Amino acid sequence: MAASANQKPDQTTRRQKLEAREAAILEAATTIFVQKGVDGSRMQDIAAAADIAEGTLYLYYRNKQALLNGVVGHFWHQLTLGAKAAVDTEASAAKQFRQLAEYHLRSLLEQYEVVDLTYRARRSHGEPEQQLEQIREYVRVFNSVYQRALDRQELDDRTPRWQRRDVFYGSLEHAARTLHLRGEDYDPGVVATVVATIMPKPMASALMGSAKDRHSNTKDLETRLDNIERLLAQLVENPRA
Amino acid sequence: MAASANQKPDQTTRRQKLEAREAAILEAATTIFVQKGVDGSRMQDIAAAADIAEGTLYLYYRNKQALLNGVVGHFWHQLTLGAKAAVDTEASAAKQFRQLAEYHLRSLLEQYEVVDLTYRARRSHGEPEQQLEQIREYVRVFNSVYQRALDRQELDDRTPRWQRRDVFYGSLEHAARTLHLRGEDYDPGVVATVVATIMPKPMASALMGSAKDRHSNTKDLETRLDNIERLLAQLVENPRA
DNA sequence: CACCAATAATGAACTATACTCATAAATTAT
DNA sequence: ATAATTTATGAGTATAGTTCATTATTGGTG
Repeated sequence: MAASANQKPDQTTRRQKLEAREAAILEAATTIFVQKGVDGSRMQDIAAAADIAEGTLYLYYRNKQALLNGVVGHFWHQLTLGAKAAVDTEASAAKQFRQLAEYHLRSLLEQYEVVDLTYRARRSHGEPEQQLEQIREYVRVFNSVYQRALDRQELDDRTPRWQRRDVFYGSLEHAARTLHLRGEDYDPGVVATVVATIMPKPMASALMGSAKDRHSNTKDLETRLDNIERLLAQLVENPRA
Repeated sequence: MAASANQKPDQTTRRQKLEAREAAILEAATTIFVQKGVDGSRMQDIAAAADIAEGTLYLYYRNKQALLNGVVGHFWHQLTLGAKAAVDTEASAAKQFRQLAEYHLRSLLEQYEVVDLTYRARRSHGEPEQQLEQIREYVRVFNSVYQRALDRQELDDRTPRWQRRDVFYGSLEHAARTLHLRGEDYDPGVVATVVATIMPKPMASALMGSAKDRHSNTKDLETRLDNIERLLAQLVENPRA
């Protein structure tokens, strides 16, 4: 056929064909891995599900472990896109954290089996335990929310960032496990707890205004009482902010 | 009965021999698994390390997965013993949590590779994801500290126990991973952060406490305002956890 | 259009290893 | 001492990951 003459109407250039195949492999592998677990999945079956020969798999992924890494990496990459979309960079820091936490917890619950594959992918073999690049990419979403919060002084920096990050992700991860084990759904209370934990001072610092200058005079105390009254009014009028 | 005329001097009754063998197997398997990873460990090698024939392994553990479960289960059982010893049931709730957190984090760091095997043991094959009994046993240590704290009213019950538990273990687990990845040692700051997170109580109790003695000087008023502000901030931020 | 070089796909063959099982050894009971 | 039962053995089997010689497809070129 006159290959160079024109692009075929059914867009099957070499490049596109390869990409389509890769996507098919990833999809098939994800399905099978989730269904039967890593050990229960045979390369044979994955190849069949992707409609290719067994040997072809190895042109795309060096071995089973690499395929698993591909599946997990792809998952976290997609998660990153979703997370970025879920966070409103204009909103308050607390709200951004809430959005991220909600998205994260929901995703963990909805795709629990895929997340579970992550543990299996983490340690390739004897290698010095390297994280998947896509997971680091995902964590960067948290980092930028955090940075914005710092820049806008909506968050104090008394606790190191990595500690707050570990609390954030660790708590949500465990919560997802608990909820999943109990067969329960998404729980907004968890998000509230975690966000409150991450940002213990946002209101306090905003409220106290100048916690630094600690000379107490009557004027200061009055100002602070005013603030409290405003907050109380806010709570009474709008219990569910 | 009749055979039990005397215990043989070199304590090798049938029972003891079997138990010694089982211990040897567990120890050998732990070493090899940690050294080479689950997939890199051959039953052959484990048997050799335990000084038995390959077939004998299968008299003690149905298959490789069961052996892994045995290794991991034994580890968590030992951890439970250590945790119970590390907690002083007479101390304050905060101190008990601190002791438990410190012990937990230290153990995770010191035996990181064994802990890592846990992820591999969790899901046996297609079974509905059952936790290891020994892990549930371990968690009971937390539960009893928690219960004592409630009984003595050193902890409010506004946040469900399981959420606090997930924050506790989840945060420590992630922190251990972070510290391990960075090649760093035990960090007391993490324990402080996590315990402070678990017990946000001090301000509330301080509030109640100060309500009793009502001599008004500026200092007291200031303290009380601090407490009120923080409580309000929590309320506004987290209306109904 | 025909030919060629390069790339991609195939599946039978190879290999490694978890697991089995017929046989043997050790232990206990009679 | 002998039988019965339990425990140990390791060569053999089956299964599944990986390789590779062979074949097919693709894209360019005279």
